[in-house]
Amino acid sequence: MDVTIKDIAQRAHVSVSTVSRVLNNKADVHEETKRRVQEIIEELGYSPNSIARGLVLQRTHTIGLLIPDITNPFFPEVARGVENRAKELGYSLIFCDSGNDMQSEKDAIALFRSKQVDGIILSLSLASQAELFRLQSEQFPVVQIDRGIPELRIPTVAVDNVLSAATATGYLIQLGHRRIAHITGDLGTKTGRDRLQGYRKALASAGIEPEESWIVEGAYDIESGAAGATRLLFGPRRPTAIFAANDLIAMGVYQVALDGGLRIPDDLSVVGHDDIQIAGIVRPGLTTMSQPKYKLGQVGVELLIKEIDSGESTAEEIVLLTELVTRGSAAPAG
Amino acid sequence: MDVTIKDIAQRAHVSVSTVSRVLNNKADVHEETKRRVQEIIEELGYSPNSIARGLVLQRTHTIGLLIPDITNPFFPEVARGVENRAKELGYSLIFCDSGNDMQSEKDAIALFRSKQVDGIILSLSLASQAELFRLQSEQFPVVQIDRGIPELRIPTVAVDNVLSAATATGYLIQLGHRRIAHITGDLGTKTGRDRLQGYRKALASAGIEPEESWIVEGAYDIESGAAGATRLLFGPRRPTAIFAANDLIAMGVYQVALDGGLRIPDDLSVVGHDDIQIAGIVRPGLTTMSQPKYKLGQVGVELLIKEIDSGESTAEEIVLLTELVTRGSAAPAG
DNA sequence: GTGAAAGCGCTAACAT
DNA sequence: ATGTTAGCGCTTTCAC
Repeated sequence: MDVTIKDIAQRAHVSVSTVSRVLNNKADVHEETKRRVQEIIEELGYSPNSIARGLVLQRTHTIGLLIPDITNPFFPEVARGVENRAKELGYSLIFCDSGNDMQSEKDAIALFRSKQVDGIILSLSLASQAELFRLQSEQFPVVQIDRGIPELRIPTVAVDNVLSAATATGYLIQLGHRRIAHITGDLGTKTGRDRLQGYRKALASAGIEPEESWIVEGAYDIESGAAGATRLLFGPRRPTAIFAANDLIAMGVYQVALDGGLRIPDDLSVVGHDDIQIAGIVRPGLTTMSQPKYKLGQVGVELLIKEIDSGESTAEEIVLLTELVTRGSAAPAG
Repeated sequence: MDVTIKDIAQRAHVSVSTVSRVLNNKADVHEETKRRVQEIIEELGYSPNSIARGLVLQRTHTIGLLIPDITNPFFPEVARGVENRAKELGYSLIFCDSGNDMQSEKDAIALFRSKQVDGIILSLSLASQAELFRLQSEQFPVVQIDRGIPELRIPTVAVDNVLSAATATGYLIQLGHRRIAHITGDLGTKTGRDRLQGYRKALASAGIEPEESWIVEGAYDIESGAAGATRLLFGPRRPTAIFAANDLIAMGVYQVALDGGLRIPDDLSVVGHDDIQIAGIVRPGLTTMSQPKYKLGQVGVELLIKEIDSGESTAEEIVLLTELVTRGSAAPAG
């Protein structure tokens, strides 16, 4: 077995409490004793059992992180923000990827509960509202990140997706486009709905009546972007511009458009959302709304730990800003 | 506080041991009692405290996952393979991203130790050999993934990077290229060194003597790819082809080459490694060596859990295959 | 078929 | 300044 605090105590001819005091830097322990204990700790390569500590302290210094899809390049950056800041603040992470599956979301929360995490950072589909409600009524520290469920007043860190989508769409309008399509994200998420709403809003305030065929439901991935583009681009009266709910969808549009012999931006303008790494690599560069991904994670952790430490939910909602990054994928309407 | 096994016992008028039996589906508990206990568990929304369970069982059903850089799209896919398979087998994950930093690698291992994980899956730089050695001598279940440190005989799941790089380079040779450069990965990693070796090997067996200026040290990211390309492409007698140690580096090459007015593949052939999502999106599509990323993670978990269950290190080394995926970025030498 | 009690490794009163 | 002890929530002998 591992070496325990007891072994250290024996070898150092002191009691376990003294060892514990040394371990936790408590006052009132003789310098000489302290030195001796530390030596033995070093010598035996002792590592405190945080499971045992967690049991007595009722505090594990672990937080649960639940993310919808780690293979969407948006999330690794968020995750990194979470991980780095958490580490700085003395917390570690139990990680779950729900794969956008509702049952997995439920399972993950159950897991976090059983693992006695001190708090949870999550990004849920709207369908999991009940789970969130339960956590709230238990006063379980939770922070929503990126995707909020607004019905409950639970601390949330996200951008204003309505505004952001309206800005993106407005940019296309400003370029003179009238026939602007939208491939949505997963409409089972708040972000998906908000971006759709922002799109509609921008059109409305420009006096443009969107044809229903311009709106195609997608799912935040390349495949759905390609499928959407296929429907949009090869019918009669095709749109001159597409606002894609995220950059992955925009990449699907690129594939289909370019393979179909359409030139971007000459024949088709495209604007995405998120500003993932690929956006700057493809040609033409993708014009998109940049999200502060790393910061989203960072701030999420800070908010959560504040909540954990204070023992009360702040119901704070932190709104970060997006920014239009213009590259080459959108041009004035011909 | 949370509801405990004791609360259940009281309400059900049985002892805690009976509740424990029900919880763990042990035999010898009356059907009627079992039903009653389960009802109360349901009613009170009881969730077993796996911290406490872990303490007595000396088994946490948690594994530590240490990854070098989650923002490199290669790793999220691996991580997903790990996560999914682990979940299937009843394990959860403590996640750390070392950011390729040696101190972080060390810290992460210390964390895993303290959190009493049942085993560790990791991808280390060669410099952390000592840490790995210590784990080995403690008989701590460990599996290396992607990047092995070969000196110790520790179970490893990875591709044959020498062979893979030789195949990539050989493909360029076969296309008639002679002046083939290589932008390496981080040479502090086994994969980086192996791919360099494979590159050299392929050249050697074709009787090509590489000029030292053809080999530029990079670091698995876009920036180093761009920096490498800048050095390679604008001197005299520039290479006609570049083998990039991974796709991110290749993307850096794309940027610099295209911005510099070079056409791919007409003026410059490029081959990458890993086959991340971007490879199929950029134009021209990137020809690259495809790695079984998801499977790498999956198999890694299986190997680890086998080790945990059997209590002995198999020193097994599992070699998965890569595959050349030809897209449009490499063409016959002019 | 069920209960009492010990103990996993640790911290925190409470003594001394 | 240091030791003794109870107890965190659970599993598991060992009795009955």
